[in-house]
Amino acid sequence: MGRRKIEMKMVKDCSSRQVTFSKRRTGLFKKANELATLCAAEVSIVVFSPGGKPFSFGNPSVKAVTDRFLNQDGKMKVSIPVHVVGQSQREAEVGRLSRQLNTILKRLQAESKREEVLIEAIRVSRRKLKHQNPINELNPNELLEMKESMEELCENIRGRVSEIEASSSLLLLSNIAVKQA
Amino acid sequence: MGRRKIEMKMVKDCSSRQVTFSKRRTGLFKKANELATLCAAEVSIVVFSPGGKPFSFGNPSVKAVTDRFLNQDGKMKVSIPVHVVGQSQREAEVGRLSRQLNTILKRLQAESKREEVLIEAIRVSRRKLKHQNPINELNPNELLEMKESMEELCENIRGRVSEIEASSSLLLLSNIAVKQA
DNA sequence: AACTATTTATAAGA
DNA sequence: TTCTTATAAATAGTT
Repeated sequence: MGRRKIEMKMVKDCSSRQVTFSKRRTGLFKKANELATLCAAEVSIVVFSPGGKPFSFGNPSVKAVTDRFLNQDGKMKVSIPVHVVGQSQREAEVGRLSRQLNTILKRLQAESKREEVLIEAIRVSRRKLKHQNPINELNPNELLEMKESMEELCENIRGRVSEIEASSSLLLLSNIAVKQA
Repeated sequence: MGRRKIEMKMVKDCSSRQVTFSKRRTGLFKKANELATLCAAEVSIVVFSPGGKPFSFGNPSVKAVTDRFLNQDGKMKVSIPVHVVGQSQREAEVGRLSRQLNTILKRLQAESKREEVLIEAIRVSRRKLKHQNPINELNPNELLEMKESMEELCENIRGRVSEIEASSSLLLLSNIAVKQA
């Protein structure tokens, strides 16, 4: 778009690529904002530049979108009674897969609840950090509090790693099961 | 853009809004793809339609983006040049810690944004599962789709594990630094 | 950064 | 929905 049509390949010249990235990122975010404004849609974008720097866009905000999900998820019920649905072998197989998937869904539901608790804990920690005064003005006691906040955050995150690892293993296993079927 | 210039306000007519959303979402994703292709950038987008339906875009994939984070985090350096800010030894130390914590806070903020996007991605996948018909009524093709949804969810979760591991390591390091002070 | 010649996206209409 | 088309907007190359 512009003086010449360009090939849809990576721009080789590093400097040009940076310029293109900057221009197009601006354009992308503008489009995202228009989509959100015109359509009452919620949009969240994260981009990493070729140099690895992160950029993000959110409307109305990433948090608002997330809260919306939270409320919906709170009402979520995934318990589905399993009944055999057919006579043929194929139908039986579908029934077997259905049971597997129901089991996995239940695990997923359980995982979701734990995860939300952890997400909330992280938010709390994050808020504590956010509301601190500019750090350069902290006195030693405040630095100590800061350190404790970070330790708390750290523990929450580490706890989550374990949980997510466990549940992702479960999901992997179930995916393998479905593939085999 | 088109036959007429339009005001940047929410399109009132519900039907037109749906059409506009559909067209512009397509355009936004196309732009995102171009940005990724031309600039070797990594892009992740989540959009909710006015009706609340989730749409997402990722290039090269959410997992790939996350893996890249890991590598970057591996190169992350917490070494901060030390400048003396006061006369006493204690003031100098506080200054040093302040700079460390400022740096870490910036990283934490950046990480938070990324993390929220990933949380959203998980919610999107979760929602896909939620909106499926009762599982017992799925045919084999639908089961295949279901499996793919789960694989996607699995990737999101696994990607997040990596990211959280990296950031928690970083936080651990900084906590150690604070403790020593 | 700013400037345009072009290409691209898209609003309205079919 | 999908296509067409007139026009607005984005942007590649340039200064």
